[in-house]
Amino acid sequence: MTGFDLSLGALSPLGAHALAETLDGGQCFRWRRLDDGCWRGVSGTTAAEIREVPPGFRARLIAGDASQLSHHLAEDIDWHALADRLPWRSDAHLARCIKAFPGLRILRQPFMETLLCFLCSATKQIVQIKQMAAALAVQFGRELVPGIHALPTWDRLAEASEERLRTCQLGFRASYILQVARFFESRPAWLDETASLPYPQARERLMELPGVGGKIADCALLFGAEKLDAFPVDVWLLRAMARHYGLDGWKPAQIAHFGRVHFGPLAGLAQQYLFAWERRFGM
DNA sequence: AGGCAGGTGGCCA
DNA sequence: TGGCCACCTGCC
Repeated sequence: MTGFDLSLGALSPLGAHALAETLDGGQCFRWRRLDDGCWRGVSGTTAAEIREVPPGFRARLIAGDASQLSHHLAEDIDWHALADRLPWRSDAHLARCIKAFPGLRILRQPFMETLLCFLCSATKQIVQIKQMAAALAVQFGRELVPGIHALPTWDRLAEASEERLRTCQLGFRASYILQVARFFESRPAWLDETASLPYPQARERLMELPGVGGKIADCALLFGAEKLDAFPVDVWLLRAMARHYGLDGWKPAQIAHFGRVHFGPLAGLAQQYLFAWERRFGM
């Protein structure tokens, strides 16, 4: 075991709120806070812990290598500069969200994992989605070090029975996951091809999969394929847009369109800020 | 204790 | 197209 020898936030300093929202705000489901206040997480075959060491944060590897961890945490991107490109100068609410979560970022996650987790997400709360992901990892994923498992590959899931999948508390989502896994068996390059398309085409294509509608497609693309122009709209965003933008009664598809137009090519980052605000202060 | 949750698909007019 | 409803299950 190494010590906490990796310094985080060199390029883009993180606030504690922003880190918590990034790791536990619903863009990923594989980080959790330990009793001692550290964060522990897994992405792909990399596992690590993050600890606050004022004035910043430090990480230690549990499995995998430092460059993978740094890639996952998107340490190479200047998130303050990206946030500065959002239209906050003419949008007082957005300005206040950015101020509240300095350094908030979009993690880079393996596309296949993002899709799997968001297939689990339909009408579930974050806690429960995390439980499903953890169960899938323990039952079907590779053990990286004792007690810490990666999420399973789609190949592995394709061999599973629906009955066994349902033991991961998936409910009706199990059959979607199995159908998708079996589809990927016959089309191994399909997911990579999809990730390489521009956002609008990638979205259309993802929505061909059973269990994937506009919201899940947008989440998978924003969080798993670096499509920062994707603008996922869930109940939190509906609430945020009704409350702060006067868009009461608008339907999700209309809000999504408004968001992409109003916030522009980094709409997904704006969405993350609005989401974080709504969760923290919106009740 | 039971309603409800970060949706989607299928069925109706 | 647009509106409803079933689908599983466990958390608040």
